[in-house]
Amino acid sequence: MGIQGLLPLLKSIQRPTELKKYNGQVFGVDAYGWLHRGAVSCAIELAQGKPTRRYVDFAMNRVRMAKHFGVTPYLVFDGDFLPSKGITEESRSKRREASRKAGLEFLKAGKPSQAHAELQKAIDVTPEMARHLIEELKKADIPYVVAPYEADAQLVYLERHGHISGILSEDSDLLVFGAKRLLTKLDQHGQCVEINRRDFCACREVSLTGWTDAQFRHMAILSGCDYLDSISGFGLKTAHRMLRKHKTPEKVVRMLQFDGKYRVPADYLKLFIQAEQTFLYQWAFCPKANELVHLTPPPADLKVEELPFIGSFVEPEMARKIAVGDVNPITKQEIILTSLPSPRKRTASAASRTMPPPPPRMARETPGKPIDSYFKGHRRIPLGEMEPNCFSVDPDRLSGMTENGDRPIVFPLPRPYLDEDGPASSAASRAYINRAQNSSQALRRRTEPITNLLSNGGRSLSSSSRRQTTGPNFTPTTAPDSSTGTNGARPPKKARLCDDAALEAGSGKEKSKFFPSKGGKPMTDDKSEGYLLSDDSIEEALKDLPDVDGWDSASKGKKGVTVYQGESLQSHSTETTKDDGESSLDSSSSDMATSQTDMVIPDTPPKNRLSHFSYEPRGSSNQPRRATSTSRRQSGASSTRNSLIELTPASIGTSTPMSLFSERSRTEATPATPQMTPLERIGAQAFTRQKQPSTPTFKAPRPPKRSSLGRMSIDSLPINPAFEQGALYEPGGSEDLLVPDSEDEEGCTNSEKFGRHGEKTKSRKLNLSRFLFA
DNA sequence: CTTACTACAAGAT
DNA sequence: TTGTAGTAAG
Repeated sequence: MGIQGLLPLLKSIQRPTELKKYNGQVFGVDAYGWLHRGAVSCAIELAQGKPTRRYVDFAMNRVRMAKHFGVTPYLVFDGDFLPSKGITEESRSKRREASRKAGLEFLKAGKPSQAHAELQKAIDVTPEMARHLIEELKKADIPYVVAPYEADAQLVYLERHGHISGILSEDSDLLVFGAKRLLTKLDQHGQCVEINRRDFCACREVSLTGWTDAQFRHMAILSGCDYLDSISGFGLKTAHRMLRKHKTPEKVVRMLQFDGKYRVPADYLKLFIQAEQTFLYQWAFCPKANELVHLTPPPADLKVEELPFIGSFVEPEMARKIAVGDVNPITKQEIILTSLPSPRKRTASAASRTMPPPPPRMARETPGKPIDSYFKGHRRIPLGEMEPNCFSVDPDRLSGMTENGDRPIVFPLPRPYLDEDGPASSAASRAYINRAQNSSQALRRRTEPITNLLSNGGRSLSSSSRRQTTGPNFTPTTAPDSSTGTNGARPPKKARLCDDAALEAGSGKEKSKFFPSKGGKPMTDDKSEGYLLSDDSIEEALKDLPDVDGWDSASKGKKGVTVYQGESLQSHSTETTKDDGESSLDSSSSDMATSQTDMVIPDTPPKNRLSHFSYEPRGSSNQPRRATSTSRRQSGASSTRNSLIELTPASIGTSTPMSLFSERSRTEATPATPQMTPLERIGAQAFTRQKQPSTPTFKAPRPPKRSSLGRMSIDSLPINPAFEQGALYEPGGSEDLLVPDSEDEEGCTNSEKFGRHGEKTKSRKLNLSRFLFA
């Protein structure tokens, strides 16, 4: 199953999104996923050999969902097994058979739930099942193709050649194949997570700055993948480290074998190379040429014939038949369609095809939804089949949720490359609803929704017009192109975004965090931030408090910033092998920041010298470094503290004890911000991000009551792609890796921060005052 | 001795 | 998918 731990490793660059943001685009879909999930819903029937088409219905529901959101799914089916996977597949099928038997036993024993659980493991997605789905796809004019071998390679090929603009799949292998944009974790509401190759440089878990696709691939393969068994005890992190140190996998392998810490097979290097070649040169079907091609053209001096493990060539004629689904890709025999239960006259498919394009934005009206979808749920069906209902509910859900507080709303940061996101993206992204909620939700819930709705509504209406799928006469080979063309047609609103951004920027509120949001949801449970969110004991909180003062005073000094710089640098060096480029960059940005720090620092209430009363157990002067040298946890705490500091003054007002914290910021006022040039701003942002976790964003807008919070955050959202881009792509972008303190701030979305900090603030506030006045 | 990473197991959806 | 245990390294 893909690469173990790869997704967690990339957690920080996973951005929550919604399918509707990709309105007008064609997305490759790993059909296996949908088929399999559909099959789960009818695992018993399948195991018993009873005819069922429930899995087809499930998959088609997903298709309709995609179309509903204006996304054209381009389904890609798996083909033959690669020789590399032969053994694996064999053992799998044995296991499946065992599960099937066990499951049927349970069934006989009258334990349906256990039977189902067991039978789920027995599910095998066969070419015949795929064929049944294909029949539906044909009816619905949905593009599809059966890959000669692995769908992964085929998908990446399609993406690479512009047939699709992204890939929808749960398989992390796609990233190793070289997928540029991967959507995962798609749920029935159309919410999903985007992983973009371009964000790799911003990965916090591990520094991928400057890493090439090849290096990334090496890391993944070394840690163990489908084509190469993992070395026990050797995972992604170690692979990453080793690669960083030794650069080439050859050297890494040599080192591994040299110091026998790990049990490495003698021919491991050979196997590694084969695995990589499989990733690189695997066969795919080119819809244009109508024949097999290599995912990546092999170098001239490489004899493909000597790479049996990448699959064998298939004659174009046969390949084409396989691609359209006429021939079983494994047996190469024509697939005889067995009749399935009644297609259940669903005018639905026809209806969905012809129906007017649903408003891309919010499904406030559900005309497009097949009527029978409403009834589906009434059958005793697995939840999966009830999806259609979810679409229509979406709008309601959105408003309901946000207002009720079930779900938190997060504001994902705009991506530098918003280009493809299209117009709706900015608003949509802000409206993103985060499922995983931490305790802070209640605070912002109330306010945000309204704004969201407003912004959404206005925009959505306009864009609803365009939705189109491939022509009726679609054939696998032709469809892709036509649909691709569709993509480009989307109305460009980029300019508008820029304008907005500029305006906002000009407002003087420097809200933009220019780091890619770690999506609220993922973030919330992100381990690395656990210390921020966790309900740390009061003692702990208290323990950290003293530092606040220290920090404060330190920063008070004209060079508060400098302190942080030192810190960042320090962590830098500690971070083992840091690239020179990064280091230099870091320092340069720091310099820049130094001069502009004041601009970034927000206004704060008049200084309140209460700070003198505060307890300062530790020397108040050297705190920043302390954080670095100490454990991660501490640093995290400090960052929280920092943000707290900034937040509180504004919200509480000058009278509160908390205002003592504002002293520092007050000193270095804000006036400059508005006048900054974009360039300056970038620099300042970068700098701020690093040294000063909390951005002015919150402070200014933040009212005493939470009521207007949401709104503020929205307004303050950074939207200028240009700025963001510059900053993000800067190699320094990933510098943050090195600065623990900045982590949460950078990664967080505004709302997230709000929520979190708000919550945290509260507790801390209490502690603090208690502490101060005790 | 402490931290980090893997690997393993159990809960949740 | 998250939490825990074992193990290795600093």
